[in-house]
Amino acid sequence: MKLELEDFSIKKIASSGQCFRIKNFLELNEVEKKIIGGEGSENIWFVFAFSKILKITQITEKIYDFNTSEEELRDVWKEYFDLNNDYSKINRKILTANDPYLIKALEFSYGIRILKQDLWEIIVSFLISQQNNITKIKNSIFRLCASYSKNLSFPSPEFLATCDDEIFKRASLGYRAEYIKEISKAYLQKKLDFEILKSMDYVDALKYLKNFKGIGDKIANCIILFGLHKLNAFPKDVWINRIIKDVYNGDFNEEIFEDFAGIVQQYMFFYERLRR
DNA sequence: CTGCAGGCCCTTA
DNA sequence: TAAGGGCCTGCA
Repeated sequence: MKLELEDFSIKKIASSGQCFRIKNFLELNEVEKKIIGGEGSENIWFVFAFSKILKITQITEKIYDFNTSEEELRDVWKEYFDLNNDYSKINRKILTANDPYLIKALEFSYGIRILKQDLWEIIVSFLISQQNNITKIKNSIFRLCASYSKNLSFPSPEFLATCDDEIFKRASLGYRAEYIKEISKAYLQKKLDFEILKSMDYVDALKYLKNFKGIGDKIANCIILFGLHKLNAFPKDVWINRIIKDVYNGDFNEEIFEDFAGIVQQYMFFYERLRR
């Protein structure tokens, strides 16, 4: 399916840090290559999500080939990439703030979107992300998936609640393994209830999530933004805090951005991380 | 060899 | 409620 896409850059999305399983062909390991098969180049990307593997070829700046059916494109991937949301409109709103740093950040990060990823995968992935770096996070997640299934599906709560500790060791999770095991059990016991969580507003969801061991303010905000797609969430990690301190002299209020604060956060984060 | 990477937990005061 | 030490792991 050939698509002309506005406000969309697979390359930037893949390295934006919100997802750990969109990979460039050149980035694939041996196991992934074996599953995918065939030749590739730097213009080809693979999206591992919902137990599927989507191949995306970038043809020109705006033209992409999604290797999928019309139905799956409509029902799965347009949703996943938030393609029904008008980012041009949001970007125009961001520019009206007339903030020199944000203007640069937007220009640099243009094409990033907030994906609608699987909630369970987001919870586990961001538990892993704490005090960790992207390479290690990706490796850990890959190893968990490889332990779970041949097609690299993301491991279910059932699996993670009951699997041997050896699985966690092989994934180099360190102290985070305990958090993952605990929240998997909580899910099975319905102490973590997705229906309830999804029905909550931002404030209640934040409180709810922070009750689980290993989830603090930052990770809760990541889960709300990337897993619940509440775009007013604004995760503050060391990078964002650095920007607030160095660029805004500690005077920054994300609430003025209301229901697109999370997009602003992504632009700031992406810009700052690649700028250094 | 230390220091640290997209934090969080737990203990103190 | 704020501050600070400890924490798995791998890499610079």
